[in-house]
Amino acid sequence: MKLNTKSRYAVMALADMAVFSNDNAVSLRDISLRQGISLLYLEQIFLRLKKNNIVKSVRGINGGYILVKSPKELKISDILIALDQKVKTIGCKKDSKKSCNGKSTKCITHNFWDELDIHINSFFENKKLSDLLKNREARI
Amino acid sequence: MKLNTKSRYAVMALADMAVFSNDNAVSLRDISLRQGISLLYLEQIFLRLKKNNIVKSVRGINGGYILVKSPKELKISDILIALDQKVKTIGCKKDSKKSCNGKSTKCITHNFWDELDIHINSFFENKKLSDLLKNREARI
DNA sequence: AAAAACTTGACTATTTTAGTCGGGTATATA
DNA sequence: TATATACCCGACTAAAATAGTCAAGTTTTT
Repeated sequence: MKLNTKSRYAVMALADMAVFSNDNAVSLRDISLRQGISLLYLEQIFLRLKKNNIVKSVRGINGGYILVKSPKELKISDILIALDQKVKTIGCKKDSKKSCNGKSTKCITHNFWDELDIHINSFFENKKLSDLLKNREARI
Repeated sequence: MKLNTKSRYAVMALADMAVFSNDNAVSLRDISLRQGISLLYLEQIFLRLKKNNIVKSVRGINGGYILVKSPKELKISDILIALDQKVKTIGCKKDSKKSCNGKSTKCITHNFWDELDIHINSFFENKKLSDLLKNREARI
């Protein structure tokens, strides 16, 4: 049970932006160098972040990306949704007819997975990007 | 971000046992039929559950498996650990020298993933198998 | 003896992941 | 206005993980 690297790198890259942008656009090249993430991979990630309105881009020399919301307002769940489609952890298929493991009725563990889902999602809902920056031992 | 089917089926199968064993061994064949899980796959799953002392087996006719602990005492985390090695969600590699994404220092998001890990694990730690059975709309 | 049920390791098709590649387009600045 | 920098974007791919199956047992009850 783990998050994929796209989501992980996205959070890392946006945290980097929050720290290093001084109201300037931050280039992927700089993020790549600081965080040790492939530039080509970052491009793919930021494409989706842009489409989902998490960042906006500035083209040309001295271009880069800018956070649309302030770190205080940007929920981690927004980031994950942008990359992952959804944060849904598991749970039974929502087919038209069959719901759980091919049965027409809810399976024995159905409610449990729903609870898990809520538990995890509320964590991401309640965390803001700015929360990641607090109390960090300054480095990078 | 999702749980694998082995873990999911394990929880489902053990919940089934908790419901249907009346102090008797429950055969994988019966679980397979009731829960719609492949018998061959269940065998593989129960092998691990047995090795990890979650269930014990009774051979021969009318044989099957028996829960080692009562559902009230069996933590969901025990089940997941038996199948998954660990419930660790993400987090940075714990190499000897490099810790986070190839850097020698903790990465900017390191503490966040640790928190997430604790959040999720505490959910599984605090849930018992018996909790899944409460309030369920009786069916299966 | 025979049937039910557990035991175990090996194997495999499919899907997902974690990227790379190639060929763009826009824009600031020298 | 040339050019370097940086975003844009779809297509591709190697490797790993997943979700199983298969074969060939052994044990125990009736």
